[in-house]
Amino acid sequence: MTWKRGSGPRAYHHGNLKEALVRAALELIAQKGPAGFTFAEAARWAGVSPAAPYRHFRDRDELMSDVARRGFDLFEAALRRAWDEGRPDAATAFDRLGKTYLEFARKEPAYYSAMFEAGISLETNPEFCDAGDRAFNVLRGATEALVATMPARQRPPVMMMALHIWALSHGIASLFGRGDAASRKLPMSAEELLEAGVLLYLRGLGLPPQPKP
Amino acid sequence: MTWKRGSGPRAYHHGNLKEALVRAALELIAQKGPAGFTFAEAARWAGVSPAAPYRHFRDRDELMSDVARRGFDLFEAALRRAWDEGRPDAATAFDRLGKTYLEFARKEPAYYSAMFEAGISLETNPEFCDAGDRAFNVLRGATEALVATMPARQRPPVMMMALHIWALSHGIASLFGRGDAASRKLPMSAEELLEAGVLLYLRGLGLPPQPKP
DNA sequence: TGTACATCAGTGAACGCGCGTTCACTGATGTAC
DNA sequence: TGTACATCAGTGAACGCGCGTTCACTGATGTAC
Repeated sequence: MTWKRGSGPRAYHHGNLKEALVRAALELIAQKGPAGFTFAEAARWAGVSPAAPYRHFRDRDELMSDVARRGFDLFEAALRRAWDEGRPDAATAFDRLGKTYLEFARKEPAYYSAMFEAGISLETNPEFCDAGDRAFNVLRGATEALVATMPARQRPPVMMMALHIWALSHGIASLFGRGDAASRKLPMSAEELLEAGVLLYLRGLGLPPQPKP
Repeated sequence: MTWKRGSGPRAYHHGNLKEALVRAALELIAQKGPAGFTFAEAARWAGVSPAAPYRHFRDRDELMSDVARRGFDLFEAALRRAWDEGRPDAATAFDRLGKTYLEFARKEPAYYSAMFEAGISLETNPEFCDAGDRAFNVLRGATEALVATMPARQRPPVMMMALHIWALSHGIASLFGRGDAASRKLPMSAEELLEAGVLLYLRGLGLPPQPKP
């Protein structure tokens, strides 16, 4: 929390209330799930009166979808960093991408559940929808690069592949990837499970065409 | 709704309030998600006073986890019926299993979200946990039968395989399998996507060892 | 540099609402004899 | 078959609570001159 200036009780103007409300929402979502957060409680967390949030968000839903959109922005950035334009090679970078997917779900469960489990409508929230598409496109682009390493004759449809990888990653993340009491126990780590699954899937597609040195 | 006897205003005793509350909960979950249902509203739906549900459930959470447990029981039965002890052959039955998974998620979204998205703790609800395990065990048994068709040398770990299939199915179901505004659009049906994914995955494992006639 | 004023962000009190929960109660049902 | 009684399931009124939302307001900030 940043006070406008120095110490003591905070100034009349908060200075950064919008960001503080987002952080409060994340904290509350992390504690009680996407349903267990209220506008009033977020205001209390930020140390302002219950009427203050209305200066920044129309209602609870707008705050919620703003959190989810920010989550997708961060997710996209993390995935893009992990992919690193396919360096040093597509297979290595692709594996890193999967690990980063699960890492995000584990380290940012509040963002993750806002993004996927809060039931935010894609139709009425185009910004949220677009942010999600941008994140997916990182995975799609990576898949495209991976497919490009295959002989032209055997290339599978990129979109389908990306959807399979996404669904497997999301399935593992939501069933096993969180540390809470609602996740089932596993005989291996979620990362190992995902890595093995992707490897087998790619092998089914005929990848890698040339084994790495 | 079954009245105790004949028509007219219902008798003082409801006769089947517990079941009526479960149905009301399902209806409300279907309409507004697992968070958007209250004890009071379920009572109103069932046509009884707000105090009546307390005769059957300790609190809202107990009703919720009862719904989720019943969901897993139905899910298990549906999967078992689909598997049909591997008839006529393991591959065919396995494919049917996947379709049934998605069909359940689509036709019973309220049960499905109570089972997987309501955040019910596995530790404090052993009956719910066991019901989930029983459903998973149908998939696990089917995987085992499928693996048994492979030469003994190349058999992959059954548990891992079953977890991969489950995660892929759940991922597809939760990302694309519901008709609501929160699901993303697909260039193909969820069923086709799952079927193709499982086929490629199995091919990566070396299945089918003998192509079907 | 100072002053007047517009704009902005947060206040605090108030409201109606529905929820969860409790309580003593009452009407219906089942059963022992 | 009838009667007395125990048990059970639902009533309805009440409570305190926190939420969402509104309102006229006020204190702080920025800017024109």
